[in-house]
Amino acid sequence: MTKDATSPGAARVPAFRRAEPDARRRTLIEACARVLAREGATGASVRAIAKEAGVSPGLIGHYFAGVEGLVAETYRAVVSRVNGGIFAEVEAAGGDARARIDTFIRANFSPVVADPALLATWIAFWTMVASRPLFRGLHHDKNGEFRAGIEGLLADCGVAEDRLRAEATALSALIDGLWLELCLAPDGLSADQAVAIVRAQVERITG
Amino acid sequence: MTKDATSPGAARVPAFRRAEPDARRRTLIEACARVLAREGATGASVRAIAKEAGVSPGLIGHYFAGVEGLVAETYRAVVSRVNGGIFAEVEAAGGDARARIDTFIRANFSPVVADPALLATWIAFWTMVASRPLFRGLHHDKNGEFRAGIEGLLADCGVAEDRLRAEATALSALIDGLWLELCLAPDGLSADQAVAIVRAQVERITG
DNA sequence: GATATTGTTGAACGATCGTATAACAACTTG
DNA sequence: CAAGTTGTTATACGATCGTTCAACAATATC
Repeated sequence: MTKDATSPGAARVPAFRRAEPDARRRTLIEACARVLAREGATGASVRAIAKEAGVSPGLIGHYFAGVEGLVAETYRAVVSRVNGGIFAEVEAAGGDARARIDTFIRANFSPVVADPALLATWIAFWTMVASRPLFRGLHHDKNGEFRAGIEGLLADCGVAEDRLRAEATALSALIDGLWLELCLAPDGLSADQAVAIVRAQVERITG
Repeated sequence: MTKDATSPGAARVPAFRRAEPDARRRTLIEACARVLAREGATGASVRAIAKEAGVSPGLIGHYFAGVEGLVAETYRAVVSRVNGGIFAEVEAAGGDARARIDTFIRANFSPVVADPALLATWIAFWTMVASRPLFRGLHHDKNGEFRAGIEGLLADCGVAEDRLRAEATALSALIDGLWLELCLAPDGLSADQAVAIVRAQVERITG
C-alpha cells in the first residue's frame, strides 16, 4: 500500500485551489461558453457549468448574479473576443481601405465566427433581451460598437457621411442575417457565397 | 341556495368538451403561440400551455410528440400565418411588379410582423435547430419558401435569372437581419428606417 | 337506454432546475 | 505556529420540468 493523503507524513493534496477573483470569473465564463457551445442554450445550467469548470455549483452564485448574470458576462466576453478578432484581422490587413473592408467581410464568415456552436450563446442571450433591461442595454452597446466599426470602414472607402449610418445599419443587418443562416443551415449556404454577397453589396455602396 | 350541478334534476354541466382532433390541435398550437409571445421561449412549459388552452397537461402528450413536437407545429403554423399574410398583401397590391415588391417590403416590417412577441417563437425554434434534425428540415423548408417568394417578386421586376438566387438570398438575409434588430431593439431602429433600407437595396438590384 | 369507444383528466413519478447556507479548508496575517 | 479570514464545497430545499397512466366521462353506436 502506497502512501496517500491520509497517511501521516504524506504530502498533502489540497482539495481545491483558491483563485484570484478575476481568474476565477474568467474560468467560469469560459466554462459557460463551452457548455453553451456544446449543449445549447437550454443546457447551460448551474450544475453543468460548474462541472465543466471543475468547481462546486455554489461558486457561480458567489461570483455572479445567478445564471443570468453569468450568461450576460459570457455574452459580453464572447462578443468581445469575436469582434475583437475580426477587427484585429482588419488591422493586420494594412492601410488600404478596400483591403481592410474585404478582410472584414471574410473574417465575419470565417469558420471560427460563423460557427453553429457560437449561435447558442447568442440565442441564450436573445432569450433574455425581451424581459431583462440589463440584456437590452448590453445588446444596444455591442450592436452599436459593431456598427461603428463598419461606419469607420465605409468612411475610409469614401462613403459620404450623411449616408454612413444607414449604409452601416444595412450592412450590419445583411451580415447578421447571413451569419444566422450560415449557423442554422451550414449545408444550405456556404461561407463563400455569403462573402460574395456582402462583397457585391459593398461594391455597390462604395461605387 | 340555487340549484347546482350536483342537485338532482339540475342541468348537467359537462366537465369538458370533446373536440375534433384538428380543432383541438389548432387550439393547442394557438395557446402555445400565445404563451411563447407572452412568457418567452423559456416559459413555454407543458403546464403553462395547457393552462392557457384550458385543458389538462396530459392532453399535449396525447396530440403531439411532447413539447418539442408542439413547438415545431407552432413554428410551422406561425410562419405560415405570417408569411401567408405578407404574400396575401402582395396579391392584394395588384399586378404592378414594383408595387408588389414595395408592398412586400412594407408588410415585412408592419407591426404584426416585426413584433418582439413573435421573436420568442423563432428563438424557441432556433434553440432546437442545432440538435434536432426535424427542426433543421423545417427551417430549410420554410426558408426556401420565403426565398422562392422573393425570387418571384424580383423576377417580375426583370432581374436576370442567373442573378435571382443570389439576390434573393441577400434580400432575405437583409430582411431577416433588420427584422431581428427591430424585434430586439424596437427603440433603436424604426420600421420606417428598415423599409427605407430595403427599398434602396431593391432599387439597386432592379436598376 | 345499454354498451362500447376514446378524448380527457388529474395525480404521481423521477429528474432537474436555481438558490441558500452551514461546514470546511486554503490562505493570510500577526 | 496560532488565529482569523474567506474562498469553496456539498448538501438540502422548494419549485418546476416532461412524461406516464389508471380512472373517468363525453360521445357514438346499436
